[in-house]
Amino acid sequence: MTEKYAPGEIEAKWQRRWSEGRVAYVDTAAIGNEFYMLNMYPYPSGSRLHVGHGRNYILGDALYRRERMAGRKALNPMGWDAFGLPAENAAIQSGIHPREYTLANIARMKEQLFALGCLYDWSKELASCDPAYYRWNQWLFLRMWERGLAYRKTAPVNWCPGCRTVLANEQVIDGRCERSGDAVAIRDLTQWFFRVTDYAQRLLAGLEELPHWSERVKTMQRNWIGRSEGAEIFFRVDGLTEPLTVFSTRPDTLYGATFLALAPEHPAVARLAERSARRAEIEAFAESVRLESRLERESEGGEKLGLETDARAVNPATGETIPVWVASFVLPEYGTGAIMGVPAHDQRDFEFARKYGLSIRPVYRTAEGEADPAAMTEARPHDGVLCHSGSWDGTPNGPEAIRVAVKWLEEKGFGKGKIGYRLRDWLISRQRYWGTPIPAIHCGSCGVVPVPDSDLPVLLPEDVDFRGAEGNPLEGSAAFVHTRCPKCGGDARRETDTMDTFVDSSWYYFRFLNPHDAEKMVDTARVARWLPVDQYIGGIEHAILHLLYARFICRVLRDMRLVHLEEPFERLFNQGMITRLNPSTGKIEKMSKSRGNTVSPDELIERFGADTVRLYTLFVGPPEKESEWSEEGVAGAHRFLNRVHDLCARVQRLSEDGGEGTSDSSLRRLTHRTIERVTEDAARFHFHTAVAALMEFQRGIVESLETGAEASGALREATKTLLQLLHPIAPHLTEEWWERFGEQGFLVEAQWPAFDPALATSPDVTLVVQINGRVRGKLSLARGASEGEAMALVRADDRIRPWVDGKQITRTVFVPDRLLNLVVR
RNA sequence: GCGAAAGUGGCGGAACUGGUAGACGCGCAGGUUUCAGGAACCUGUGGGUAACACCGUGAGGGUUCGAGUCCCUCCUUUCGCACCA
Repeated sequence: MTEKYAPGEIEAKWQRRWSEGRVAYVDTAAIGNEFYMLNMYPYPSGSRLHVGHGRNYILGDALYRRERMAGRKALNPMGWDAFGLPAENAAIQSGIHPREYTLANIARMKEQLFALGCLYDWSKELASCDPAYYRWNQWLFLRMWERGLAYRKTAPVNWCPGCRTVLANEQVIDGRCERSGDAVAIRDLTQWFFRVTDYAQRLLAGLEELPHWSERVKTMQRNWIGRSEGAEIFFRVDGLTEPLTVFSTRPDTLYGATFLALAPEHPAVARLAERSARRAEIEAFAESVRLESRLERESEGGEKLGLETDARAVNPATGETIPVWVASFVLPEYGTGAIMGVPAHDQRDFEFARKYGLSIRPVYRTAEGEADPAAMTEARPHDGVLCHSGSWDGTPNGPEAIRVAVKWLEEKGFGKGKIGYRLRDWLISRQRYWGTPIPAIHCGSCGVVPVPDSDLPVLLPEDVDFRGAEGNPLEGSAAFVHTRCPKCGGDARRETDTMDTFVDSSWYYFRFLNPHDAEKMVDTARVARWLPVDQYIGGIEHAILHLLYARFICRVLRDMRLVHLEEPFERLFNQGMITRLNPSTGKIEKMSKSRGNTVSPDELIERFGADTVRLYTLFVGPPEKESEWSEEGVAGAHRFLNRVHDLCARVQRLSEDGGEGTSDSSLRRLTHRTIERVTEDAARFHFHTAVAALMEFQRGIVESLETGAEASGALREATKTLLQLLHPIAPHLTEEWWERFGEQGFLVEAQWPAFDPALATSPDVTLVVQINGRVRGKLSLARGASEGEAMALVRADDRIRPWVDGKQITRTVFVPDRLLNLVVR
């Protein structure tokens, strides 16, 4: 029968004491502090934390506590990503003003994090909806505008009908809005952009400097940036004053280009249509493709539609006249929005050519000879040597062929080498209320004018009908919209677009060092000491959103000489989701509010205590993978904590003057083996195996206690080590017993126990005996015993001897202290 | 289609550079306690056998004294990319 403890009282007591003792407070102005750990900061749109999210914070807190015990002074701050659509949409539904709603949620989540025993330096707390924070978004925007990195243009952009706003490319997944799941439409709108494409190469190259990021995330970013080397080639088109530029990664196949194809959105399409007798037909075709949603246009098996214009282009290599088509499969945003069609060597071009009867000309010949265009059923790979390609003939496929082609193009003035990227500029304007106002003013005579620094912040007005069904709610605020032009003083209109919330979160990690600084955005000197962030913890869902934007803005600030670093996050850990059976679908799904399969930590804390919730959350599985939540498992975790409590109580009742125990005792060996295991497991965040080791340790101490084999002093030492090792996982119970054992000061500020390999090894080892590779017995013998000693024992062992007797040993494999394998015949 | 990761008891999952597969927990079975239910505690628990033998890490092959771990082929699942010129 174990003695049970009442977690509620103990936990409340220590939460209060840690808070009063400002255990997590760090003076960021002091010299010498340089460790900085960070959870990805949460959206307070949901009013409740559930254990699915909770894992993130519990893991972060366990790491923080371990670092503290290991003697590293760490800053563990918390900020609230308080602007944005989730908060605004929820506010619309509830009818409560977004500000009020968000602040209430922040307060509630703070309570929950506190109840879980999470230690944050609340003196560094920040919220993005606070003007003291978002004014620096505006300040940054103005600096970027000055540098040409923020600009306004009319472009085809993603429009989410559900969220009633435009979205960045990164927020469109498979043609659908990342948030609402609505099919995204393409609209031509005038919007604000950040010129992230200027940084494409640096963002790509920087990935090589991040050895502690997972290949998975880096691959996702590489794919997203999408670098491709090739050439721009200029085609003269009759009727156009400017030549038409296409981008190709295979300029070596230029002699095989038998047509040009333009995206329907390409500006030349309208000009070609104007000159054509079939103007209406061409315009109608282009329009119909444009109206199709991106989802339909890119869907698998989406048919390649095309229409021939009357225009003719000249292939600069062959001098031949080739047709110019408008084609649905040519995407406006990639390359130049125009391609040269090489049907012999490109599958898409091949399908298009076959469908519309365009000619096919192979320009690569293999050892088997060249393909007969009429007999081809698919595009040929680029292999063999170039043929039908004038002076390029005979060049083997490969980088050399491309070099030859680019050199020729550049010499003749027909083109130039070019590196293309898939990455588009970051569309940051949102036609929504709950965000940072973009600091720009529209003046009838001066154009678009920046708000002067002295007028910052441009405050987000509060008296706005945020439930307005149509358009941007800010447009309804006359006091906000009507203003004066800073240049000419005339009547002017304020910009009503607000910023994407990813602007807020792309620099907050700097702001934790000077959260209340009204003079400057970042504190360059402190950043130099504290950054990069040593350990970042966040979900994989931010792989190309937040983590790309943050890397971009960090570089922008570096170029402004405000920070010294190129990469903000040195180590990145992507934790997996918690899953749970969804009663309505019968499937195991990731835990989320919208699916209705959440578990509230509040109720669990009520029933079992925060330590149990923490322990089970860490024990449920490897943190980098998905883990399934189980109700029974929580009870098991609770039982373990009860056993620890019971053990502590029993050890405390022992007399205190029981002596030290001997250094070769098995308990001391177990202690040091456990220190080693837990230390290593914690270093790679594998708290689930650390817990397993601690469970074995607990049982081992109980066994020593019950057999009476150890002096009480040794039992106390072992038990205190258990408390130290368990503290990051179950801080309250361990802190309580640390005090009851008469220790001074907080356990979280005590040392992490030191591992002594000499004390972890036993004088005896178990040697496994194999016959022909199969385990036939075990021998107990002294560490370092020789093969001869082991053989002597084998011959004396009644259970092993029968396997050897009467057989010939043809070979022996001896691994000292581990294994003896006899090969017999 | 391309790329990556992963497949281990009834379940979640352990196993460092090849060296006792299944740690730890859940569940289950038996027991103690209890008026009973539950809870708690103790013991057992891969399959198989009276006990051995034997069979067991998705399937099939290979390397090795020895393979969950290394190599080849295939299957399945998850994730990412996908008309990117």
